[in-house]
Amino acid sequence: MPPRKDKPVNGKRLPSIQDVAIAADVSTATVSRVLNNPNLVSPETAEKVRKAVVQLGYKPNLFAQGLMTRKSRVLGIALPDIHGEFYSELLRGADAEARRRGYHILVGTEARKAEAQPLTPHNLPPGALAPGSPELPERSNLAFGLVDGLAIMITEPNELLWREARELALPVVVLDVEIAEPGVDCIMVDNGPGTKEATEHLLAALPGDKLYFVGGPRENFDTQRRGETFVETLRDAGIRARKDQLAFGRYSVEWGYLWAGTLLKANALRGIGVLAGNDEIALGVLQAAQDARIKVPEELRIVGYDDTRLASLVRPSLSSVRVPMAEVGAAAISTLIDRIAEPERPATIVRLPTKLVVRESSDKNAASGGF
Amino acid sequence: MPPRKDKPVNGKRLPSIQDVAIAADVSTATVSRVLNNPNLVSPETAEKVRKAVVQLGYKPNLFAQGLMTRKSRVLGIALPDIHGEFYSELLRGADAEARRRGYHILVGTEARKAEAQPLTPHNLPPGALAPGSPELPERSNLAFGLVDGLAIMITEPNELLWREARELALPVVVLDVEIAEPGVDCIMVDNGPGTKEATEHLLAALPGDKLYFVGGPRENFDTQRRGETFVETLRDAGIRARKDQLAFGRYSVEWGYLWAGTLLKANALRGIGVLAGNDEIALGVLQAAQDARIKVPEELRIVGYDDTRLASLVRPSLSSVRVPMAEVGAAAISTLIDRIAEPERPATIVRLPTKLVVRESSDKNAASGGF
DNA sequence: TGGCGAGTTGTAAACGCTTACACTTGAGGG
DNA sequence: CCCTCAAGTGTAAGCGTTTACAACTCGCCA
Repeated sequence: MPPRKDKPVNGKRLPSIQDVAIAADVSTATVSRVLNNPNLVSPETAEKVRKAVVQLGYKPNLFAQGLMTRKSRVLGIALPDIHGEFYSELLRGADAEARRRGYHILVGTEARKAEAQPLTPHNLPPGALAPGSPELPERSNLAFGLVDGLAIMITEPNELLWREARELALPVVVLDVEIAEPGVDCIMVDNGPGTKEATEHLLAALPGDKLYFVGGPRENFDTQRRGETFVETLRDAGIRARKDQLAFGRYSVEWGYLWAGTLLKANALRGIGVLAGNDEIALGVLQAAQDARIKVPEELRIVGYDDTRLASLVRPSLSSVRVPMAEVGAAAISTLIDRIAEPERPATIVRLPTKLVVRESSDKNAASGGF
Repeated sequence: MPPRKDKPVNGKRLPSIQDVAIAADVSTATVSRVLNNPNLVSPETAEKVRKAVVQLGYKPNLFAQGLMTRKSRVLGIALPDIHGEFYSELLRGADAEARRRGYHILVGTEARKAEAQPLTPHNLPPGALAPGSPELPERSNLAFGLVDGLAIMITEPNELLWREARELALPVVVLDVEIAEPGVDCIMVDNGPGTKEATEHLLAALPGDKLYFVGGPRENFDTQRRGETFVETLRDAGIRARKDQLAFGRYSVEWGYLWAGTLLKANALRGIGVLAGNDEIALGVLQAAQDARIKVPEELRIVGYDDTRLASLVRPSLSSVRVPMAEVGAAAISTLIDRIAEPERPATIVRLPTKLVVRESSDKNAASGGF
């Protein structure tokens, strides 16, 4: 005999489906049907109900709805804890798509492994809780149980996250890494087209043996693919790339500068073309060239990668291969929603193409990039 | 007589509080108490229950919980539909703080007013629904009813969002704009300190009448404050700023370039100091100077604003006033959570200070900005 | 000895929805 | 004229929690 808790959110109670039913003089079932399955209801009744709904400003209680349907129309996104444009572009795309399809997005930057993150029974192996231990079930750090699906955008697979998601049989899509698991879709960036295009673009002005690929870390998957395609494209043009035409380092301005420095010492920075692993590396090369009074693009052609804002703002503006991060986000959400609707379908792999954007650093006649 | 829907999420039913109660041989009430209010339960019983919880891997159902408590520990963030670093930095800070306090973040980029966004009764004036109209209550675009509070990060106040939030008596904090409303907290960036510091920094090397402020749009609140502080600081140094020492335009590279061009024509770009309204403007000025072979910082000192990534990557690296976006996000969330806990407390206004970061564009001896 | 309060636990009523099933009509077919 | 069937509607049982109240056990004091 709990008291009727007229516990208004704040003064006044929100209208419930009951209120609508009374106002429209029908049963709650009918109201629900009008809202979820109108074709089960006669047009006149539906109209009556709709009027009541609007008049009362009724909005279904999402908790109650979720309790019944076990759906929230909320999707989780596990993001790496990094800064930068990628992060936000990706999210932009994801959110736009989610909105378009009537979903919402819950973000969860990945907790630093070592850091705080109090242990809860959810991330402890069963039985690991010390007797008398004070910590007890709170919500897991990604609000599992609230989300209908999860997009994992973390590069290094997070065991914890992963296991928990599988346990809950939560629909999952992963980004930027191929996982060979039955029900798991992957969204990938296809470095091929852009890299090929960029290489050919450079080939149009320079002989193949004068082209260099300056990548990020050798272990990096994207850098690998880009390097490979670079080599392939040269081969297709009849040039066998020398070993020194490929370099690996880090994704930083310094590395680009450093690399250019070594060529400079050998007096070999002039008359070549550089495809960088990302825009920062390209910028490093550009700065080295400027310091050495080497003219870009006349004496040195540079193409970056990722097409960050940087590329169009720097001067000379940087040609760059555009990576469609927003599209990646959108595709992730789209795929995730599709899987929710159809859990058993075979895993798909989406590959989004990259594309060269030509600017001044590789083509004197290119627009300044519209700074 | 609905059938017992053993509707497992996917094969097997998740353990409910019932299951735990049975396993621990207590009532569901006791289990609930152990989880939410342990000091109401004897230590032995609590221990028994905890063991069962861990063993079964029980996790409270968030929908049921929300239905009862009317709390979700989810906060909404309404973001402007823009790209860029601010967006992501802000979100980073917000998410970190939310996580720290056991909350989650639901993002909602603002829908473009004109665009799609199907009309639902929630954003229609009552009665506006045409008879027979097909659209009916879906969830509002920010999952009102699911979130415990809302941080509005949109610059131009969105009537709709606002009204809806007020109607629901949803705790709200707004960013970057002061709202004089009883229960509404504001988080602001205090442009004062950084601007003053930057101006004084320039004053240390140049006479006050050689300093210029090149702002963004005249209407922009931040630009206004920055301009004012610039003038004040000059006055404090005994200089009355001439009208032409302040300029307003847009937040773009072009505008900076343009502005510098006019001074260049008057042969007046040498020997001055420029405080720009943001980094892009500063970059425009810098590029103009470089085109004119004017040495920075020797002949022209430039300070940007916002301290974006750009500032440290460009060469010479750009001195800039750092705006603590992550902190803004964190403060917003923190304040919001505080208000949820204490809805009646008076509105607070948080002001986060800005700070000058000196680099090469204004000081030859500054570090390169650690590119 | 009776009564009272504190500490612990159980009982069961909501919370606001969805939906299986039962029921009522009226049309159409044999 | 009875039976069947479809369409439209209502009834009420949950969904998995929280929590007011009742109930019981002690220990303690008058």
